[in-house]
Amino acid sequence: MRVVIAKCQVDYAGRLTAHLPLATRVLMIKADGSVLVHSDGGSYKPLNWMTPPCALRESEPDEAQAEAGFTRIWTISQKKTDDTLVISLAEVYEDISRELGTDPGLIKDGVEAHLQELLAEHIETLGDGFTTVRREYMTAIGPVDILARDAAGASVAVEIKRRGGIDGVEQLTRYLELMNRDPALSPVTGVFAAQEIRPQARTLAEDRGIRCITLDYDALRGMDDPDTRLF
Amino acid sequence: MRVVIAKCQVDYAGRLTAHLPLATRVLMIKADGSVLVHSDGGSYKPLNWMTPPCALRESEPDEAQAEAGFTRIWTISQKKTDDTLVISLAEVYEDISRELGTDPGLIKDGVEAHLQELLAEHIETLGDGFTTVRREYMTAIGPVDILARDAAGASVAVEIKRRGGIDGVEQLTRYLELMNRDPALSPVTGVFAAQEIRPQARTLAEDRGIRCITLDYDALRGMDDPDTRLF
DNA sequence: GACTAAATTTCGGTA
DNA sequence: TACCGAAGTTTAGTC
Repeated sequence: MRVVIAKCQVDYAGRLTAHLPLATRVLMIKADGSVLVHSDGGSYKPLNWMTPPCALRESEPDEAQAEAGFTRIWTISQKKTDDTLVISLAEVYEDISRELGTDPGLIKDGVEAHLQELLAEHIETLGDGFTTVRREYMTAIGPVDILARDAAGASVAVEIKRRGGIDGVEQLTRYLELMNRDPALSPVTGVFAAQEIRPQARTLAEDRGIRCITLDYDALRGMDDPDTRLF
Repeated sequence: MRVVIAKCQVDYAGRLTAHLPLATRVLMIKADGSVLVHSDGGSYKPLNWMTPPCALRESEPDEAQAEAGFTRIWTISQKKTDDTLVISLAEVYEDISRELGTDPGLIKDGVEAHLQELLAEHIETLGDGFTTVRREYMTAIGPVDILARDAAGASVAVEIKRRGGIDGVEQLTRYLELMNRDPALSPVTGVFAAQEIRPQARTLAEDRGIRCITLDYDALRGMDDPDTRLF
């Protein structure tokens, strides 16, 4: 890992063309040769970058570049595509290097998979008498998040999202269409469950006879033993 | 901007729960208080982070933390949500700070908007006698990329994507369904245009009577004046 | 390897 | 400001 703070200009040519005028920025060069150009704002996304596998070549500026005040030129080339990132350095304020070693990696808990698990356990949230048949019920076009039955024994397909958008409704619609062709399951009704459902998605869903449920993650989790899920 | 290289442990609690075991990493603290935790691999996405607006509080370790070998504790809190990121520092190898100033920002060229512009200008690519009616033709459920007419004067809705997947076909299908209810436009046929169309998306589109066109960005650009689009 | 769906997505535009 | 869709999306999982 090498971190450089420098006044620089950046030019990218590849899937698109992009240009960054001369300014002071942070340049991060990772062990695999990938490069990140960060400014002092925005969120985690760099202003510009090069994804591995790639190679960095450091060279002297040509006459015109030296004239323009550049002291070093970095050319980063992608090995598979022919994307290139050219960083023209005018002034280097910091330049530090350190061996970091491989990272043990991130441990996550609480994403969609967990939400699905919780709802499957507490499917009565959808209504009295509801029972879970299977999570990740496989169909020809992909897995339905939860297949349940209502109090009357009719099939219910549940699609779970953290944020419910139109695409999620489309996804559930495709499943319902297919499952309703299966005499063993038909009639199948749909439930669109999400922590947050966007208005247009709700409108589309209800227009198609799909019920919308807003999930309260903390409430669902609260039904669990409180001493689980600690590191 | 402050950059720290340190052996640390990271814990995040907020929209999800995440944990990073003790290892050497790069910590970037931006002027707005946001924090990025990077390892020496992966691509541009940090292992963990906190988005602005947020505040960093540096404190002494308590007895148990000191026992575990931690020398400093950073607590970063989101100001709107109650997300928190706790970085426990065991050993600090580098700690540099520098004023960067506001960045002039990125100049882009060559994304979907440009592809749309080029195709609208050279709509005859779709067939002899085609004419462009409007770009971003507004419907009740959103804008259609290009509304055109074929040689016979019939309406054609064009959806443009860089990479054509199933969701793009669904999007165009929704527009077609709606537009075909309008007597002033009906019948409307669909064209799915992309630089790359995935086989399953092509199958779905053609099954629905939507024509698929693969766009050649360079060829379309070549029809333009060659001396445009330079910085 | 190809493809689908999720993401602590982020980012930009528009109503 | 909320919402919707694109992104050099990236990433993870499945077929």
